[in-house]
Amino acid sequence: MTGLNVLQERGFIEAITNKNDLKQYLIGEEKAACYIGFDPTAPSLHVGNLVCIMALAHMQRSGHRAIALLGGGTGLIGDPSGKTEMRKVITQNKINENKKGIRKQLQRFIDFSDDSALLIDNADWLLGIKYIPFLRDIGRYFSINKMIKAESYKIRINSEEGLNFIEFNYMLLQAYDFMQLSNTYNCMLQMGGSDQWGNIVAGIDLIRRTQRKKAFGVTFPLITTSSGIKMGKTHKGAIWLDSKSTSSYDYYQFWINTDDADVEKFLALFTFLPMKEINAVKTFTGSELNQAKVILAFEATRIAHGHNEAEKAFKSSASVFGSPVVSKSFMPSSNIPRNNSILGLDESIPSLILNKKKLENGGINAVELFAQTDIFKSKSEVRRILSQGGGYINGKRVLDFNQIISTKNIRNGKILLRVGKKKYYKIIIKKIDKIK
RNA sequence: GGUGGGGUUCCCGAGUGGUCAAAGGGAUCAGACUGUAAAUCUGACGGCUCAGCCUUCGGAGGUUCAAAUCCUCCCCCCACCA
Repeated sequence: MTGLNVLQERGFIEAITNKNDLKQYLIGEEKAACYIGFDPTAPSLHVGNLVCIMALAHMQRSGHRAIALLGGGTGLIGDPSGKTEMRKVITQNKINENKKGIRKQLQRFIDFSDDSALLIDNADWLLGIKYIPFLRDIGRYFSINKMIKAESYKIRINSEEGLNFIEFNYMLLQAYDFMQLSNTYNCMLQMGGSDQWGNIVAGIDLIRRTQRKKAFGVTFPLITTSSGIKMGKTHKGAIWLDSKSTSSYDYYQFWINTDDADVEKFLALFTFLPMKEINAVKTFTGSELNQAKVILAFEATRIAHGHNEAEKAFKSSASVFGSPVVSKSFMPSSNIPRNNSILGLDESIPSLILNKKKLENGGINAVELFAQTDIFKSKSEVRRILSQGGGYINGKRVLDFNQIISTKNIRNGKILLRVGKKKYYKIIIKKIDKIK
């Protein structure tokens, strides 16, 4: 079974350039390779990148060589494909920093320890390019007429903002990358999100013209939630893979809040569980789906943050929302904790340490206490939430935001705050004598 | 380079001297209902020492009792022409 079949079965594939020949390539070549590019535009990848990452991981697991291409060069330009606005130019320093973070994250999903997977940076060949030779050798193969018709540029060409020349070049650079990889590693398959179609095809054309070789492209659908929102983007911005930006607990929570209609699809895309088991979800309805969500959340967290973190998040969630019942026969491949009698403490709930002294001598009012956490941007926000009945201390709704919180409210050395239905925050009370 | 049109609170977008912390929509947040789901309904949505005060409408000045609204200069964007 080629990686292509796996991807197909799991719902990764939106379009393939030339299915039959691609299959031949994947079966026939000893070291058939595929690549996906990641531009280091942020210090961390996010859930929106996950389809690509998982696809690459599946390819490696299926015995193909998986190449993750870091866009140390292209990141300096900015891909306009499918974007409504021009991206801000990022400094070289920032790019270098971002690369470090992304490299670390990719290692969690893909095993780069032997050469079954490679992590390459296109800065290696792009930064040193000479303009005139590039125009003569590469630019000659690109037709402006064709480019301006490309779907990926269309939004911008028709928009008021227009398309800037630097961005217009992005396609050439990505095509050049593909050509490089096809030459150096015999990598003839590029994959990417559906917005990458134009860039991928440009690369295929370039390879055909310069090398007279056949290259292939596969695109993935843009994953939206059933409610039509782009996957992984929330109000607070993206759900990041870096636990510093999105804690493993929040990450777990993100997945457990998956829409009913998406659970099966997401299990296929974002876990490695066998499809046979995932298909069992079809028989579930209503609240039964919740146990599938628990597995999804656990597995997704495990892949991104490791088993320990996943278990912590699982237990923390169980301690505040009640422990889920996951039957032994359901998705046996998942090593989620199934004996729900032992519940851990709320270890991975966000917390802060507060000096006990603050609660002595009359205590502080509820607004002050809630404002200590980083859930809120301002005290006005705290007031607003509390006056709407959205704040809880140790499970009890705060009715008056001037309510005094003192040492009496400490339970087991801490105070548990809750905002709305789902956000928990732990205040650990310690006695600290020295205050600066 | 010329001419014309623009830059408003997270986003879109109304507002052309006081009644504007600024319509409307979206997003978001809280509440009700629920299954930590969706849909729906209700409310909130600049900040603070919160029935009061302070800071916002590209930037800097100015006119005025009073400016997002008028004037001057500057920056940026767009369209058409060259």
